[in-house]
Amino acid sequence: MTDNDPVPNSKKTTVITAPDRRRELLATAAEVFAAEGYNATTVRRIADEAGLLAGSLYYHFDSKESMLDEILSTFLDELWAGYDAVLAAGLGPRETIEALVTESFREIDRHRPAVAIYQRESRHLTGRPRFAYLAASQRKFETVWLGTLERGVAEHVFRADLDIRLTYRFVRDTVWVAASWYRPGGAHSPEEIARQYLSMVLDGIAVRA
Amino acid sequence: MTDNDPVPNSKKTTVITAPDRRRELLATAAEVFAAEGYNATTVRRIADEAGLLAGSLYYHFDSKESMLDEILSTFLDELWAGYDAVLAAGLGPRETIEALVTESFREIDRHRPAVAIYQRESRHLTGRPRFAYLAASQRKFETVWLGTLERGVAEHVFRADLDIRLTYRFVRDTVWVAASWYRPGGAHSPEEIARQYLSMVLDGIAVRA
Amino acid sequence: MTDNDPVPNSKKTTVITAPDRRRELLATAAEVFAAEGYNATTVRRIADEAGLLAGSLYYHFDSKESMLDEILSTFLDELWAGYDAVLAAGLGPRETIEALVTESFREIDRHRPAVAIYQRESRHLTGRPRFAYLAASQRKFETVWLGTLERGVAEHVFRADLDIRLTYRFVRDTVWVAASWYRPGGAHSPEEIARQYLSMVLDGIAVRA
Amino acid sequence: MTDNDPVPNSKKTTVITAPDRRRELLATAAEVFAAEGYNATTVRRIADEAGLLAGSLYYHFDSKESMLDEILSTFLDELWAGYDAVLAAGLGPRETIEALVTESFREIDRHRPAVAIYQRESRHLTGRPRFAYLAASQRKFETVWLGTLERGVAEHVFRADLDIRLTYRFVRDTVWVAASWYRPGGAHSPEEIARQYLSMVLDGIAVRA
DNA sequence: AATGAATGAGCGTTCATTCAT
DNA sequence: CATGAATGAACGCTCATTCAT
Repeated sequence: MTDNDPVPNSKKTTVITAPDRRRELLATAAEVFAAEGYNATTVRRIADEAGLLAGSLYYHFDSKESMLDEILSTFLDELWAGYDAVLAAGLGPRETIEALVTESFREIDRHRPAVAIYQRESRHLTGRPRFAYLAASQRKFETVWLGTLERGVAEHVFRADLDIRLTYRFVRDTVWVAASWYRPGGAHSPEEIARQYLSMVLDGIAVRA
Repeated sequence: MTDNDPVPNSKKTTVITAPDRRRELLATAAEVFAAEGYNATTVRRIADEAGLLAGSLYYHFDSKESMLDEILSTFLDELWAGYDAVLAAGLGPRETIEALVTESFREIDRHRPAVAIYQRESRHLTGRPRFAYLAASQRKFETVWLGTLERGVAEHVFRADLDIRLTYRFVRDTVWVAASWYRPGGAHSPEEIARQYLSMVLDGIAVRA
Repeated sequence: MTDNDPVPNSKKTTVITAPDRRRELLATAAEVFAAEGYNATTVRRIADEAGLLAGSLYYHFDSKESMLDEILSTFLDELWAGYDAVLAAGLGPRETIEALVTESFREIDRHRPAVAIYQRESRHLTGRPRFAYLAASQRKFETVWLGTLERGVAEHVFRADLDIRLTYRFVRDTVWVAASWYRPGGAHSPEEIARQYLSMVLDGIAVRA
Repeated sequence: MTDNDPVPNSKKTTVITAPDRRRELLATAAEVFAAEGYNATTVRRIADEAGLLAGSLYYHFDSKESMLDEILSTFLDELWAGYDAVLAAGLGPRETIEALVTESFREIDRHRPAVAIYQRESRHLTGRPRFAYLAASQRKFETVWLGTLERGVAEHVFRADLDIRLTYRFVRDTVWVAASWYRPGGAHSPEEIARQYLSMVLDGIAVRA
């Protein structure tokens, strides 16, 4: 969960606004942020893409930053809903990793722009108070994944001869960086990509001797 | 690709000579570009960090973009020098992959900011004529890595049951994304990180049945 | 040549409408360009004079250069409309020269700043593609005036003992350089100035023997 | 005379400097000022043209403005030396005008860049105290030319039916604007241009009835 | 005399944001 | 809800000028 993010309908002036329009505008903004980068994206560009004037966006949103905020927190909310469901199932370490990876590729499929933005911008955003939930999410993420890996090593299903933090970074990075090349509706479904990915990570690409 | 001359310190005193000053400023710029992103970095920020005024940078460089250009092309020149040496050795597919990965981590060690910048900016830079070499490098990169993987599959040293392009992306990302967390002088040497990564990628993290 | 639309004041109130605002700003810019020179004029100076901030000019115009472009092309469009009407009348050489000179002084009356800018800047502008129409106008101008003078010599209404190109330059400069001192609403109307100039140029200032 | 201009060798630091180098640099500067305009000319451009670095010009001159000053005042000094010689000859009005015009074209021949600069820049320079001599020269110029024309009208050698101030501006402008197209070593000598010019101005271009 | 490197003010321009209509 | 016009801060960059060497 994103810890401190405002519930979507907490904005007082826009509560009456059709939430569909809002979602629509955010989707447009996310697409542009992902394609061009947050800083390089002008509010005018988003407005152009959405078919209104730059100033008009401010009827719907407080600021460019609040759009980014809403995009990222919405994504993280969903991500953690999925992760939490996996964790609640009480699976073994290997099965947990498999389920988390599959869930992650499903999130990339559903929120590709948000994931791409997260990858690109989260590092220099975590400092700002408004985005404190990014750091919180990152910490929880590490706890979950690293914990599962450690449990796997303890239960002898994962190798003990590897630096566990290195392994964690390895898995974390390779999963999420897929958002940079993944295109929904491509050759492979998220589940198929997860299957192949897990096969590589768990068993390696070398032919067994 | 670049024409900064590498004439060594020819003055007898410890006075900072011209090419050194250039390198020094580029190192500062690269550090800031990597930390903040190219677009978000102001030329004043680079100047502050380097201890001079913004306008003074233009005595040494034509533009902010030309600094980026020089950083990236210098890095790629060195990277390809290393890769070409590996390829010239005529190793088998597995040994070639091992040598390329090791060389890559060495480049990350030497050019961490440049690698981080490359990761973050190359996508939207490849369009511009000035950065055409980025696309060329990317193509050559794919040829080399994908070719080696295919050779490995043909020679039965790499698994044949995986989507080879997916494997390529996986390996490629695995290596370069490490630049986002790697810090020179940390717990592991580049060679040690390469060894662990190769062990994961080649043999998997799961305990063998 | 330009696409500023000349829709008249369509609002019922005295509120300044958009095309008027544009014209107003261009008039201000032209006045300052004429007084200080294009290069020496800062966009802030124009904005000050017009009562807004420098950046706000960019809501109305793409660039400082596009203001210059619009000023010059608007002027030349009108000038050629006038000239073409004269030429279509099929007058004799002397009457054509008289009508062209009179028309020219009327243009100076209506577009004094534009004429002054044209005089001062056209030479180093003609190189740029955007201002190619300046060179085209200049060529057409020479064709018309030189042709009329030559016709006059052929028809024995102008002297044959003078270098015709020298005469052309002399007459051309005579007319346009007046923009540097002419002030609308001064002692003489454009038509009166044209009459006196024509008297001088055609008959000379010396008392006839 | 330029009233208040400093005698060339009054600069304390440069009195020992070879005056040839100084003249050479000023000639280069004048050429560039004339071609590009004073404001549009960078000190670096002058230095490039002269084969040294921008900063080195400051060994020879106090400032860019002082180069302009020296160029203009040198030109005006020579111009007035010539004019004063003409005036001292005590000729009749027509012969005085003829001699002044001839002298003017000779000055254009010798000081074309300076004349062109004068034409283009003097208007917005006359305000500054340093260039007060420009206004003084202009006043003296008007006194001499307008006076001679008036004397000619009084003595019935020039027409009385023309506005005398208009005539003055007419002659003044058409003479000096020649600097904008005159090229030394061209088809006509200054004296030949003066002869043709005088023939036009005095007798007109129309064939006498 | 000239260089190399810097200063500091200012330039044209961009852009997130505001607000009366 | 949206527009049109503006604000104001900041940006990349230029350039006359300075000065130790």
